[in-house]
Amino acid sequence: MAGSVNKVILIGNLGKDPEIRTFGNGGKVANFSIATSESWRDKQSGEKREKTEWHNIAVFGEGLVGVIERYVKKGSKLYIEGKLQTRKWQDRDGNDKYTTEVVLQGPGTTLTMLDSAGGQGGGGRMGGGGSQGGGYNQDRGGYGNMDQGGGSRSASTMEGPKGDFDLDDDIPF
Amino acid sequence: MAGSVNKVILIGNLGKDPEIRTFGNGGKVANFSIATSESWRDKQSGEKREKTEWHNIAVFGEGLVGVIERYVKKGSKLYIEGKLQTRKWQDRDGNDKYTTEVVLQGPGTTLTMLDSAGGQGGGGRMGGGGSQGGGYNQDRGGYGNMDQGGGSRSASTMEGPKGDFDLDDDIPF
Amino acid sequence: MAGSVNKVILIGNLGKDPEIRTFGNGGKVANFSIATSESWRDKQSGEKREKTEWHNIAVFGEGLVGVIERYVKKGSKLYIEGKLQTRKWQDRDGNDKYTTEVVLQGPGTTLTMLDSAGGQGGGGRMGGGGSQGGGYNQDRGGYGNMDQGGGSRSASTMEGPKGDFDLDDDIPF
Amino acid sequence: MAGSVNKVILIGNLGKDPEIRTFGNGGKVANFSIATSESWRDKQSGEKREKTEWHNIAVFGEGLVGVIERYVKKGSKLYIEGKLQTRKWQDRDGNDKYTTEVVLQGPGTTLTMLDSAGGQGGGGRMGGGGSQGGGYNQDRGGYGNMDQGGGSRSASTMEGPKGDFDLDDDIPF
DNA sequence: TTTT
DNA sequence: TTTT
Repeated sequence: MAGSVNKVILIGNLGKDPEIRTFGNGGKVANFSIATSESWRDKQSGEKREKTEWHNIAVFGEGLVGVIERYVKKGSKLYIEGKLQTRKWQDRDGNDKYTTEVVLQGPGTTLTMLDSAGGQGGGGRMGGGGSQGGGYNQDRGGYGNMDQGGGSRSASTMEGPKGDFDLDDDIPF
Repeated sequence: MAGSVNKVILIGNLGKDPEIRTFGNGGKVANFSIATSESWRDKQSGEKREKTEWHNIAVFGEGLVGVIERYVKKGSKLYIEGKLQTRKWQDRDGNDKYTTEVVLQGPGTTLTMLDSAGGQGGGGRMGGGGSQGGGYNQDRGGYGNMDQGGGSRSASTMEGPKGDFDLDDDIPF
Repeated sequence: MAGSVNKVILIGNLGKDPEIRTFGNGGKVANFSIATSESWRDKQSGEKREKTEWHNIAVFGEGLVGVIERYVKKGSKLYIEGKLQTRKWQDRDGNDKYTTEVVLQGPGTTLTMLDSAGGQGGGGRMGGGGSQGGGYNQDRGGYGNMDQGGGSRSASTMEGPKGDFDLDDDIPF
Repeated sequence: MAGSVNKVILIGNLGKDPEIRTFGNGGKVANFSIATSESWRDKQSGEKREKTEWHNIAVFGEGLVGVIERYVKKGSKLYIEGKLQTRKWQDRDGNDKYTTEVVLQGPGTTLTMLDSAGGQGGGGRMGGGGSQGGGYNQDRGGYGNMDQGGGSRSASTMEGPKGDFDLDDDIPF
């Protein structure tokens, strides 16, 4: 459908170190979750309340994943611009499960580090497009041992050495 | 946590008419899903591919829900600005299930109708704050027959007659 | 026009301390500018280039301005969600001048502090609505000595003691 | 500065047909303005008020400009994701002037057509990066007859025939 | 200058 | 599981 927009903007901190996985074709994913929270004053009781929300993030592509591998860790504060995606998988008993993630892959998706402290700086933006994950319907809610989307050049095509933003190269520190 | 942001921006069309439910306290929810899609050209095959994503939307509060009741239907194109929320519920077998939704409730959440044709117009923005849903852990993934969050005035407090944007009133048609 | 959106999202640092002004009616504005920058690699030369952009921010309303007065200063890093507005004014020679600003006033506008260091914390969101600035066409590009928009209660109505987010009160520190 | 974000999201209609210009190097710009408006109820008088804001848009790059040339015209409704930029120029009397525009150039900038009627569809996203405008300080507030930023390949590199989103090609109508 |  |  032309004329649609799917955008998620989050600022929050990682609860744990990211997990990095490599596909058969050399592509990479980084998975982690970040917390956002909001607070408000309850109308009835007048008490302050707070609620924390955890978001699952999946980042594809060597470049951005490389940045994450090196600079993002438990506690890091990130600005994330991705898209909402739900994927279906089966648990070991064959039950259908659905996981909704914020995916950084392809145009219009970004990640910026917001820590002012030591390991800060960095950031990167996905290259011009690249193969989409298509369908990764695997067990246990993970991305299994599948090839990611297309063939062996997909990830590197996305933000390889000819990319406009040579992520591995452009990180200013 | 101060310093976090949780924002989802979607433009898409409804797959079906919205479902409206009323809570014991008089509050209302509208539930519906909207589709976004993206297309790209596959690197290997050179073929065009397209993928549609469905997003579950939950809108709380009389005012906005009133707008939806009257003007939003299957096929309507909407601009939505909400927040990501995952809630846990149990199916009839007692299994834990998780549903991630785009929630419109409280400040910074909006809905705008983008159809230029007939039933168009409208739009509205959530009032200044209001009670948060807190926890609505019910069966079957629905919002059941619970009170929503706080007490009996929560929904109407959110955007009631004293609200700055009297939604029921300000819709310019 | 129903069906329009005007939203600016910025993350950047203040170049100088904010300037706070009070209107005749007791309303307040905070003015400051924040820098964003982007870097890229030049296609021809292969050199890295960087460009910094300065954005003029105007925040209206006692609550948010109070937060700024107390916690925001030169160097602070902010997340800002506002709207684009251009106002016309005359310089001392009577020439028409135009200034485009990112305005935080009314629904859907927010400010969050992103500094992890000392003077951090805070944040706030504009209340449910409130009078709009309407027209403040004054000399020297400033907001002069005019009343802001409506009458004497406009600013306080916007996020006064009855507001859902009593900003002066809810800042968690 | 790493860690900054500069993003503008607009939905509105064009007041006039776009103006397309070609640079010496073959690059192209499309300039047009779109209106957004907001309405609110005045606190004092209780009257409805409305205010329209006009935004200057500048789109660089053959691909997107080609889409605009063919499908965007007076009255079209667009979703735009760009960045805020202010440029300085001199009028014929040598006076400094500043123009703030929403620029679509490089990663993270997009345009989607939202008209449901006849000439609808389309959309496109800027490629991976590309030369930045750098400085185009010319008279009359226009982009004059300068080369745009880099050399003759900048625009086509940005979203040329090898681009992931072959804009000229992918428009589904 | 648009649109509703 | 983070952060304040």
